[in-house]
Amino acid sequence: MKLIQIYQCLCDETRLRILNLLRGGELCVCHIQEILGARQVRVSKHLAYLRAHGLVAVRREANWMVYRLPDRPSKDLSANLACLQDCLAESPIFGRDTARLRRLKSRFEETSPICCAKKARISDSSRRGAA
Amino acid sequence: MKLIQIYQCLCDETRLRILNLLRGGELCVCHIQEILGARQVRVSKHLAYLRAHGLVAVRREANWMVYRLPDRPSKDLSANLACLQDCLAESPIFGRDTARLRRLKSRFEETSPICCAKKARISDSSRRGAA
DNA sequence: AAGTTATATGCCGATTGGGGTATATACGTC
DNA sequence: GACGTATATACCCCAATCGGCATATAACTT
Repeated sequence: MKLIQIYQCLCDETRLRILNLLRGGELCVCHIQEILGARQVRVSKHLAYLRAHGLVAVRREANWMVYRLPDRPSKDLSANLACLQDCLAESPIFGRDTARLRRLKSRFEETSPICCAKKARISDSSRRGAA
Repeated sequence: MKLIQIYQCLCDETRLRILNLLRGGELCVCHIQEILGARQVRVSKHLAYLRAHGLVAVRREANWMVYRLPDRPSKDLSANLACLQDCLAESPIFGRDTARLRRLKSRFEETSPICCAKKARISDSSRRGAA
């Protein structure tokens, strides 16, 4: 029952916040970390959990692991993410996260979704391996 | 975060099956038990869990506890139950449960939602206490 | 009151979840 | 190769979950 795996992922606030952030596009771990204000281990573990349950996908970009929602989410997942988005619409915590995300994105908008613009440019030239 | 409580309830198959059944109207414990083919303790405990998290409501009818979905579900709950129904639409397990429910209901259709029609009539006359 | 039926609860054992610290791994730089 | 940075993993502790057995509770029956 894949559906249950989805619900298992959704019953933790940190994971909900991560999924909420990823709706805005892919993000590296340290950005998630920064926005959530959580320690690295915690974020990393929750991402591992989400990954193991098929709720997120990853690619490596130089030193960074860049997480995103699955490219072809199942019907169940799409439905539940949509439902989640709906439920979160008025939540202050999630609104704050989204606002922080926007501000953070404006810092590296034209470069890459990963941390530091300078390093991002370097990895741009080594990106041939990326999907 | 009420939403998380909802997801906590949804991440167990037995509970999903129970909620699926209750969409068809209120049911007493032993009917749920019969349809799921699960032991009494297990059903009772999951119902207690659902009750503690506000996903179901109960009333007593004579000897029986009759469970139902909340009368005024929150926006989040409604949304998720709708989403759940959608996701479950083609699931064989849940379809089988629903079929069993229909057959079982035809056995006491004009009487009461509780177990035995004969006893149901008796408790009908003592129903003044019910909400 | 004693017996029966329907349901809930206490306790146990096994498993999972979540947070933390410390450490490993992977990659890039020098 | 030595070092730094980003991320993952191993291990520990504690709390929650799930299933089962045994028992309690509540209502009805006689």
